[in-house]
Amino acid sequence: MAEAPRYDDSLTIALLRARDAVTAQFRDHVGEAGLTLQQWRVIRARAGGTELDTTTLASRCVILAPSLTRIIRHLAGRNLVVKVPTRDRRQRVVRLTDEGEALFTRIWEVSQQKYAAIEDAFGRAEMRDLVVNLNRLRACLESDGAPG
Amino acid sequence: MAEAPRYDDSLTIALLRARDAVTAQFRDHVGEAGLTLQQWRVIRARAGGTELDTTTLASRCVILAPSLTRIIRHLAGRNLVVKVPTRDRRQRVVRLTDEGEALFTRIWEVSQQKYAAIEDAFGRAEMRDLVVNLNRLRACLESDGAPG
DNA sequence: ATGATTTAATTCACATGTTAAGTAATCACC
DNA sequence: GGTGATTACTTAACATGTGAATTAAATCAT
Repeated sequence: MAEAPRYDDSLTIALLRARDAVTAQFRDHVGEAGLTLQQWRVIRARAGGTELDTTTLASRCVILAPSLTRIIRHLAGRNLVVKVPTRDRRQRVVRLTDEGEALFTRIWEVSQQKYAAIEDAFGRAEMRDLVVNLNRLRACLESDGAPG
Repeated sequence: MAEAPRYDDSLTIALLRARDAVTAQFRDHVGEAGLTLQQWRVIRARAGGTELDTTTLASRCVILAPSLTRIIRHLAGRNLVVKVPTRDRRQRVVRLTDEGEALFTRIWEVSQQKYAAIEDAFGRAEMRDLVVNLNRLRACLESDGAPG
């Protein structure tokens, strides 16, 4: 009965395109520093001495555990992070090296500017509303699981 | 000067999480039919006899050309699509087989219900606004390229 | 304390994302 | 009408996404 939503109106497609547009603003800069965007999210989450276990880190970075395992192995091989022992020996806790902190700082400054530029272009209040609505959407779907 | 946005407030993270939450609503159902979500987007875009060249198809599905090449090869191997010759022999035009159309119909019915369930949970008007805002964000970023 | 269960992380296998390079067909222009 | 630039798609190489199976360690029940 209800006609198929046109592709441009689809929420899924809109989310994919918006994500592409936003990440495109950062990819070149981060890439010039030798990192992928996912690697950058990990570096960023760990900056400032915070120690996080892999599960928490994966959740914050929106990266699945198997990907995170590979990313950490890669970053450790480049001496940007080190693995630290933990009481619970199942967990792996990772910390930035000095080299990692330095790389973070270098990328972070420009990254902030680019983020601010997006706010300027789209509107600061509008952007805050958008983030709120995105989080509300997520909350709706994760709570009751859309009984289709 | 401006403090680092907390991770939960970050537009990038909010987009990633929202996308995950939305696609999670469809993944199981599509997966039971033997398709990935990307393969489903291709099938869906081609349903109803429309013939699209690869570049247009990639744009509509938000899939990069190299991925689309592999996806089409995969779907053709399962006899869900066929490649059709074109005047411009650089282009590849693809069409659904009868089997592909049948699979589309089967998935599409439930998929519509799940989409409607999301609208019910989040609000129809709110969802339309969200899509509008996402597209506006994209338009902002793609036009002037955020001079960071 | 011993064994069943649960949890954290990893590994495996395959699909896709991403960039750069390659190939073939068309186009623009002379 | 042939040559160089452009276009459409593919291939290659590596990184990540994704689900299932695996391993090791902590927890729980008894």
